[in-house]
Amino acid sequence: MDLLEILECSPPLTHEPLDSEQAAGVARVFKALGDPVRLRILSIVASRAGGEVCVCDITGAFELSQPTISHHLKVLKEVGLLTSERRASWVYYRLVPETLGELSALLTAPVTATA
Amino acid sequence: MDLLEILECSPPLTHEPLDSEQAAGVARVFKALGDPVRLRILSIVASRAGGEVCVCDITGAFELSQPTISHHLKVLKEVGLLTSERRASWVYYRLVPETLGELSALLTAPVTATA
DNA sequence: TCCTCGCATAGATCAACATCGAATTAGCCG
DNA sequence: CGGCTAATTCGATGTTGATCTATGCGAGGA
Repeated sequence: MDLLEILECSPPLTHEPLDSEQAAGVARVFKALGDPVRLRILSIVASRAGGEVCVCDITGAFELSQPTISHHLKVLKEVGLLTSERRASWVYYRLVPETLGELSALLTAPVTATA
Repeated sequence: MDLLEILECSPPLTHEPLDSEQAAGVARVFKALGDPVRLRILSIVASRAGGEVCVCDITGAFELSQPTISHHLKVLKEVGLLTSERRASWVYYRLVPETLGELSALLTAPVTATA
């Protein structure tokens, strides 16, 4: 199942109610974002100038075991927020900006108050 | 703790990495969105023309027990996505657009692809 | 006053999840 | 080939969470 397609087909929350299928798909992505470690991992990758981050760089930023980081990366990858590519011995992770953009559009509020 | 303040202080994910405290706060909100039922509830409230929805209207839209719906409403309220007000025998829920807007800004992608 | 209705809370249960250590795969180099 | 490093997968464990039934509470009506 392609979650990005579901995101693209889901209207902003303020526009009309989501149907069950849309809600299930969107919820999977938000659930992936609903963990502090994954949020930090995502922000590390997303804010990286070159766009790529090696797993070893991420592991060094947390006091968690390497398998745990690997697990979180897998979750982020499964919902289409990250992609990975192996080059030599290292695996590099990269942001999928389309997915992030779709999520942002989904949450667009009628009144953009920054109060 | 005011989650809205944390959201306001958190830069877009693509701008710089979140610190632990920011990530913890933001994750709480996304975790609330990481459930299909809560997403549908939120979209029902958010897309309502008048802006207000009675609990009984929401309960009728799901095949879940009334306490379960009440639980989900509480979660959405605790993270600042909804507010409630009692009038007579009924409780009305209303969207907090600021929170939604902050979340949307947080996810703003560098390339806004609608592909 | 008592009953009824709308909603929230309490307690229990079963599934999902975050985390770890151990084992496994993948690729480099001597 | 043999050993080394990077990363994922596996199995186990403690915790969190979604859901239910039963109960409590507030407000209006008979």
